[in-house]
Amino acid sequence: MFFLKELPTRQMLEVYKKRFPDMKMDTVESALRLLRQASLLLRILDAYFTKHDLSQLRFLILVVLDREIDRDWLMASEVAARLDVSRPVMARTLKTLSDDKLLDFDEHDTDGRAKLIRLTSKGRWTLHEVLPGYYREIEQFMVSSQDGGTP
Amino acid sequence: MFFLKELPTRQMLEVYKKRFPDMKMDTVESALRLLRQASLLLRILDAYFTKHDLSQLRFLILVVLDREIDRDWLMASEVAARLDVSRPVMARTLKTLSDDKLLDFDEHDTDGRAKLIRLTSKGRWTLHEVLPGYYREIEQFMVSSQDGGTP
DNA sequence: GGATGATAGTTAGCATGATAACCAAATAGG
DNA sequence: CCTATTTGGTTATCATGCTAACTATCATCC
Repeated sequence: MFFLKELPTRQMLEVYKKRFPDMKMDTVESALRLLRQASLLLRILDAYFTKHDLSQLRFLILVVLDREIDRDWLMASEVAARLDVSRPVMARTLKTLSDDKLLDFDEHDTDGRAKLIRLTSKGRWTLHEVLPGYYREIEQFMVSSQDGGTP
Repeated sequence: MFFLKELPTRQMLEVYKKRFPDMKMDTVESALRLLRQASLLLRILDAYFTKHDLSQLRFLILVVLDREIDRDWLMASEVAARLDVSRPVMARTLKTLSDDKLLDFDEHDTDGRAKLIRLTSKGRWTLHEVLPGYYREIEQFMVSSQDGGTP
């Protein structure tokens, strides 16, 4: 997350520009705007997920499992490969999702190490219940920040 | 942070579009691109900060203290007000920064509750040492992701 | 001037991210 | 075949975010 409430803005960047003349003000400014925008949206989405007993990662795991077209399962390592998260975090989160009955573990036929992950019907149902509101939050945010947000 | 490595993309969004016709595909797609971009940049910056024994928040606290023009101190609550972070996290982080001698606490003359926060010279030095590389990382990222990143 | 409420900061406990180090199973190469 | 490496997953430990609930001080206002 990124936290600066009032972006550094011209004035401050000018000061640093004097000290570090190489800095490209416009580029830096738009990068900071990008980070600020994203962190605002992330807060909104996190709040939305929390209401539904989910989190970014929990939600994305469901999405990744649901969007698989040719199979109804993935190996844990495949889930991890599709999401940019460390393996221990993945393991822990899969465990809590399984505790909550949103997904099931199964054994691999031929690979004794692997675990197959499958959405339960509760998992699929939860995802489909959450998705419309997710899109709505995103759209509202994008509209409301059309002009830059703060007047 | 946002983690989807391969963005959902048209194909997947189309599927959801069928199920949730209200969804505005272009808006959602650009929001997801925003989140993805920001999380990539955040990773880069976090890695950079870690190298210098800093973090997003530790860095931003230094920035906020340094950019104050008319004073060389802020109350802890003022620092918190400029950064979008909860007070307990602020307190803890200020403590570790003080342990690392990057800033000092002082008492307020008239308000017995308040703490004055001041950059030490080590703090100011650290910040100025880190800033050029910080801008460089940002600029490199912005250039390299000009076209969307993945080929 | 004493109750009442607001503000500054801390403590306790939880969630969720990371690394390092580990075990067990599979694979590769001689 | 048998060692050596890679791969799948877990455990332990830490960092850093949060909320709820607390203390202490200040401000208000009757």
